Amino acid sequence: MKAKGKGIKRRLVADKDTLRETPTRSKSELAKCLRPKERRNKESCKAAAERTKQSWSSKDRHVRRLESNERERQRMHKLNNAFQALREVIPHVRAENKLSKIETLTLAKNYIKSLTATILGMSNGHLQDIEVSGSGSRSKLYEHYQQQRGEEEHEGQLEKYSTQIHNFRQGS
DNA sequence: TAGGCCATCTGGTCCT
DNA sequence: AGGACCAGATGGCCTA
Repeated sequence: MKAKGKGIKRRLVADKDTLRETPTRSKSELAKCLRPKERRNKESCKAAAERTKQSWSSKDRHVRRLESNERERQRMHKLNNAFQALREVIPHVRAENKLSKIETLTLAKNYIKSLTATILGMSNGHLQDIEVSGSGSRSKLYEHYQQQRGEEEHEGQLEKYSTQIHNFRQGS
């Protein structure tokens, strides 16, 4: 796919002067209003939320928003780190072309499936006879594989994965 | 220039 | 109460 040189861009993080003054209200107040167990009528909830809102100075709201934004950024960074870690364990060829998120997930799924198929193939069908001692249950791997086969019976996983790798080689 | 991908902001909802 | 999670909106960067 594409190599992305996302260097400079990105809106300046929390530009305090330009942060929008959006109408905010107490999240917890609103949440209480909408939860099924809470049988409060909407009007009283609105009023309560409004009171909370008014009790916050605009500076308070601003600070809370900035803190919330920061937490969300950190959360997304952690998510992206996890994506990167996943990219690094999936064999693919064009290392200079970073996989997109959707490509990473799709490739990982097919890679796992192909590995599972390979393991089962190497075991030559013996896995299904393996009993976990004492439990009498069959191999979890085998059970899982059977379950997956039920959903996608005729797909050659290894072939599918190879095709996908090939497509990346082509720079699709 | 259009379309894909992404980071960030935001408000609603859920969870502890 | 407050943090985590989620999805929609927005706008920048890049490639074809």
